[in-house]
Amino acid sequence: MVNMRSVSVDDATTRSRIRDAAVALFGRAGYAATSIRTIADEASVSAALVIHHFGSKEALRRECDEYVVAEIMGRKSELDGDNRAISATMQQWLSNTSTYRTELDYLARMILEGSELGDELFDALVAGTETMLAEGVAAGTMRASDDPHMRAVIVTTQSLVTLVLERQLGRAIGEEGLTPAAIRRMTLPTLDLYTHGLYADDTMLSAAREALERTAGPQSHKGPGDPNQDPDPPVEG
Amino acid sequence: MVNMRSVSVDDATTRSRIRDAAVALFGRAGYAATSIRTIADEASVSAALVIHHFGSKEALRRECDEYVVAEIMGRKSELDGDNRAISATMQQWLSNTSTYRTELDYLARMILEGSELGDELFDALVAGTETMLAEGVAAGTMRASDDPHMRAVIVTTQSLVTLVLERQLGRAIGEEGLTPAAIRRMTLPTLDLYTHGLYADDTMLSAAREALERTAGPQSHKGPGDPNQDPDPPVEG
DNA sequence: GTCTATATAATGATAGAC
DNA sequence: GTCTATCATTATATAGAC
Repeated sequence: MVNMRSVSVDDATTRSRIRDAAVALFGRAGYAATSIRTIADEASVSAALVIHHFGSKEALRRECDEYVVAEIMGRKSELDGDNRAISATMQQWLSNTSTYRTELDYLARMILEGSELGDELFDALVAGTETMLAEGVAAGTMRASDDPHMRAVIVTTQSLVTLVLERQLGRAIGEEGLTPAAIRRMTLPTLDLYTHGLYADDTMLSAAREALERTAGPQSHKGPGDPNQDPDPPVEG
Repeated sequence: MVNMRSVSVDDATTRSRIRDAAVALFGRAGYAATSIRTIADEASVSAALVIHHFGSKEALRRECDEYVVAEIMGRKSELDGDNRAISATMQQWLSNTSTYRTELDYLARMILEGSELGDELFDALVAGTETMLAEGVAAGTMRASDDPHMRAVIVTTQSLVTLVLERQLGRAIGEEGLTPAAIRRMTLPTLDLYTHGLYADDTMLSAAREALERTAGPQSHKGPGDPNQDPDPPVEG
């Protein structure tokens, strides 16, 4: 299997060079902030050639989406089958940020900017996570949950935070983004959180459970004047 | 005190209407994807007037940044003093997403797009979180940590994920973004995670600790050919 | 303060030569 | 396939009337 990277032999056409440049630039600066001319320069071609090959900027973006998704799928099936494969590849990419930086940046943009494929990818990641959590519960290595789907969503998003907040995360610990050193520093505290939790006892959890049961019982009356105070979110921001 | 919202009486000038429109649009679509004309239309003025009042699009952005930050600070001090106040306001905003949707959207953009003030705000949130965690530990309601700062960074980013991945989070549970219902559904699983953790025992944590000690001992040799496999990140994506 | 009109630059996209 | 030249549109920003 070994490392199916972008630049394989028959993939070094001009067309793919343009696509690679687009992936890199869209990932770094976002779609709206990246112009076709910038992409053309990065690929050392004319702007007209970019259009000639892809038709439009939007079509180029779609093709970049498809390419990166195909890469994370290992070029196997569509975005549907075995979602554990996606989660596994994602895990591998996150363990090797220096190699997969471009792809990871692009994925973050895809999920943030809400392209169609980005949404599908996110759902696939949640599904893969949910499967892996269920297996962990079955194997006895993970705790059961009252709401397995929601827990999978939360775990997935909290994994993705390392991608989408990469810059802040790095800055906060004096690194430039998601460097190996930054990941190293994060590993133990994160695992500790996922192993022992944050709270010393069940006080907060029980209080929240009670509060929810109170408002869920009388079916939270939403009168006018916006009195709908949502339940407290856990911890603060 | 009560609800210091944007539209107080002496704040209903044309200038502030433009600023409010800019905050709303920048927050919804991002800076690059929002044009001055769109802002002008939203505020029912000419594009020239926007420039007349603010000088440039970039200056307008800065003023929006400052305005939203001032709002979350309760218009008190600069971004430095009591960081618990910021975290507390943030908590209140997150408990009332319908009221503070605009501000929350803008904050997410600020932190994501990495404006100068966005970075400062993020740091302040981390500091506020770190203080609150330390107090929790002192009070015995929270577990101690080997790396309090890193834990604060992680908890902060994981709180912010509800903001920056609001769309995906909502979609995944059949809501439109961060609705009260979505928050309600998230509350218990999140608190459960923060109370009991995810793993059934210390196996993963111990394994990671050992692995880190192994590579940290011989000082992870980074030879050529990119063999730098980072440590496994916790859980998957 | 607010507008219309306009300057100037950049954008996405096309035409046509080679 | 690839380029130069160019178009049409939109962008930010300015000038000047009211």
